[in-house]
Amino acid sequence: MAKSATRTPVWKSIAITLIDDIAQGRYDTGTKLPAEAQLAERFGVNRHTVRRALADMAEQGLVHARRGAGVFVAAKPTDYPVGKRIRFHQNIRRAGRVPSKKVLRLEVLAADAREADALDLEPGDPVVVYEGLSYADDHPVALARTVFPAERLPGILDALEAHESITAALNACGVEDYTRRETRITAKLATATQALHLRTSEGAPILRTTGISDDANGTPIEFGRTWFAGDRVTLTVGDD
Amino acid sequence: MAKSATRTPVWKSIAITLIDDIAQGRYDTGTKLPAEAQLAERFGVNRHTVRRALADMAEQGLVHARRGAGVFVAAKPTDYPVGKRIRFHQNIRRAGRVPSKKVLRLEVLAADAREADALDLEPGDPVVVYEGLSYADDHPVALARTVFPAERLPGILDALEAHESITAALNACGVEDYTRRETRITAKLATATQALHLRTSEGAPILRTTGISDDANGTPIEFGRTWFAGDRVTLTVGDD
DNA sequence: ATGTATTATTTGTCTAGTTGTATAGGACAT
DNA sequence: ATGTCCTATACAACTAGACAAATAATACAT
Repeated sequence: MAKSATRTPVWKSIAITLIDDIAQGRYDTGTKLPAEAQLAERFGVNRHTVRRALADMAEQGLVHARRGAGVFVAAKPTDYPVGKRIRFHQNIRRAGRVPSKKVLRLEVLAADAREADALDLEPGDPVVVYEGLSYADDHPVALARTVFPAERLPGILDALEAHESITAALNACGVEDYTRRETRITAKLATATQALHLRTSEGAPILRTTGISDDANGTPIEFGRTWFAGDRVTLTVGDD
Repeated sequence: MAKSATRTPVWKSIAITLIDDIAQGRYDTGTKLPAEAQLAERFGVNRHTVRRALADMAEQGLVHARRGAGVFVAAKPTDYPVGKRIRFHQNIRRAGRVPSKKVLRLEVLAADAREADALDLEPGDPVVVYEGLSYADDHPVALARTVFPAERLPGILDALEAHESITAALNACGVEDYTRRETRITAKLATATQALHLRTSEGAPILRTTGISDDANGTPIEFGRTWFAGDRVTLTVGDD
């Protein structure tokens, strides 16, 4: 019976309601919102109207949708220091969060030209490829692909399997210390799979760092690329 | 607003990545790929999405799944030498595969301007048009359209019908040897029918070669165009 | 040593639910 | 007339979980 003066569109009022629900803590970060169909029923509108509201919220970076899975409340931003000594667990803990990791891939493969060049190997030499996801408070922060020279670090495969931290694994292989020789930072757009891992959307801005680490003797022992969700992570350089 | 995902389906990009891994030699022929569950983790998708990618690769003949055992690399992209002496059966056999062919078309027609020019004929002169599919291990490798000068090669029609190999058919017509005068290579996108024959998808990259072969006297005896599935074949030029 | 259960792993198949996209149309304000 | 808002429907793409079937690895009895 409302006169429907069209002051504010229905979708906008739905978005405001949902944003308030999130602000009130009714939906915690990282949790799934009710399905679009359920929200449509709750507000008594068509599903597309709910989608319009969710699209607005997604544009603001408040939520993120995963096809087939649901719509999730986005995570809070994180500061990540980049310097000579990059230690993920330390970095996250310093920010008052709980770090964790997940191994996505751990294989011995043949080095390609770029990897061989960085690690001072011949193309085709065996390298251990490690791909993993880093979490802060169970929210994905970084996607990393790291390559180690297999012959220079005997036992590195087992060590990486056994230890949570890369630092610990390298220690077990006799590398007491290692430092970043150089780190390069560029901006990219998320590919489909990167977006899935980092819980952002394809085409979203991504910070990519490329780095080489040496052991105490200056021998390269690690070549890695890391992708950060650009709108959720701030890289900081300076105090270390 | 970032353009939404689904420009290319996720499963397709996964297939492309895995095909590239195989092409780069990171997964050798005959070896087992990581389990579907592991690949799903690595790419951050559901197992069914990986299965979709693997199904696509299996259709192309690149992998082969054995229930309970795993998914195995069936074939590496084929190296196909391009040079003075192009012999399909030899080329495939040299790669350790079993060659076979299928005739799609075999007719006597009047030469068009381009064919006449290439074969040093007059437009309208009779030519034998041969269109066929070439297989390696029962997987399509190349789609070819070859034109022969009918009057210069009496009996070529019957010979092509009788013999599997073009070389054998030409031998039967008194051509003991023939060499490529020139080969031109370009990249195209697969049309629907080409994709169907080569068991790839429409719009996939296609290598097209155009060539003229001469007999020992330097007389042109064959004008042909061949289409290769770009992601399954590597043309090599050089040692011959 | 050899054969045999047993267990774990892996692919195949099925059902159900969710988001993404495309199309079509009605109501309404400017 | 034109554009915005909303409804309605259908299908594609992806997730999620469960179970069956085939295989491989392991332990164990003989």
